Amino acid sequence: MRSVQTTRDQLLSIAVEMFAEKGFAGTSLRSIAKQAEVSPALLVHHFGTKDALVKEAISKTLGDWVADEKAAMLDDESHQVENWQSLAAKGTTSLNFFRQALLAGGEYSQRLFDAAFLESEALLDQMQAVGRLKDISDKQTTALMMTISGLGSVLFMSQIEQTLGGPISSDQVASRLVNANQEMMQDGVFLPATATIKKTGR
Amino acid sequence: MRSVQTTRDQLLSIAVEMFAEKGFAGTSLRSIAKQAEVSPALLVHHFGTKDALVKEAISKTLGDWVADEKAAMLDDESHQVENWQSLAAKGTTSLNFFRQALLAGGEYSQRLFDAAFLESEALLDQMQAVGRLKDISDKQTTALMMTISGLGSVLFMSQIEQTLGGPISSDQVASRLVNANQEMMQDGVFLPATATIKKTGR
DNA sequence: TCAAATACTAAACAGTTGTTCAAGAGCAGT
DNA sequence: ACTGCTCTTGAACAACTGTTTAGTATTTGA
Repeated sequence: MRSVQTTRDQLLSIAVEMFAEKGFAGTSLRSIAKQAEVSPALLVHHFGTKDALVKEAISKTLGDWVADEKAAMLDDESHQVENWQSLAAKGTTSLNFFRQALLAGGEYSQRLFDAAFLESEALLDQMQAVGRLKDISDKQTTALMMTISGLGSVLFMSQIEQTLGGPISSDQVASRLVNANQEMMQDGVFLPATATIKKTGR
Repeated sequence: MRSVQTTRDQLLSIAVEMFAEKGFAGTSLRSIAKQAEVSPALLVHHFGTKDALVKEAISKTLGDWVADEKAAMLDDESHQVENWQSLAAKGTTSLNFFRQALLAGGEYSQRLFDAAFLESEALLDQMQAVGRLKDISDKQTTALMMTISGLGSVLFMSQIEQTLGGPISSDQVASRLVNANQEMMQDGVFLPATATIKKTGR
């Protein structure tokens, strides 16, 4: 274990995994060092500070999500910004890390939320552009609610899996979520209060 | 400050406020004691343990929410179970405390989620009973998504306020949320992919 | 009024945390 | 072979955590 870059990278990978599992505050330098069978001082030597290690873990794992230029990238059509569902495809570690970063509070949580919100707004714009957006009265608030639903699904991942009785990555659970979501987004679920009388709508 | 019950109650109130602000793990016994101008040992004397203090703070603030009989109470019509919006009316401390308890993980977080989910299911049943529920294909998953939206709104309270530019309790912000939510729940926001051709829908 | 119980505190303990420091160990270039 | 460099460690530090202990003050009850 003497090649420079390799050791550093291994330490960073282990840190990412443990952060994803236990969160930033819940993971001590000593526990990372122990897992890596290495002295805690080595972590300080390589990363300087726990905060710096956390930041590096974030930018390694969340990449574009927390970049300052996220907004610009959304406008720039040449950039294909990864949406948050694509994170799930990268495996549970990435998703859990995202979750922990969102829960941690502070600057990065805010950036993640902002990025997700911009994405929701972009989706609405896109749907509108192809004529598939209904005549809604408050696009901004609608985008906000979509953001909350999306991020909430990440935060409550384990509860979803428990309630629906299977891993969120399984076809069965995934299709139930997609179908219910589509139903809600296209048709709505409630009838207006006067629905029993007139059915032609308002 | 020598009447027994009063001191204990004051300590508990201060603890609740600080837990609501900084979370359970983020609030030390010493910081509570300092805020109360009291020795840390007094907290141990009155509550025995930090865990016990946390539990007492939870059952004081969240009451029925974390009771074992929540499910039974929902079935029992005589019990008026408070819904989570009613928590907001009790002030920001209660809402923040709820948020922290939900974020803390562990047993109580699960109970809060379960309680909210049961409430969503009950709401769907109720709407169905009065004939205002559309013909949805997966009631359970729909209830799950409503739960996530509701709890997500609590978790992302500060982001909502920042995005909409005002306190969530203000009429302006509240009505935007209510309207957008109603619009989405009644009409949906997206048109089906074939919408530009046939408008009569399926 | 006296004794027992309770409320309360200062000090310390043992554990954990992030970080520092001095000193080896292994390697590269001269 | 020697010099310097990075990698790596064990030990320690200071700050914090929850908790204990021994002791003092105050209230209660007979």
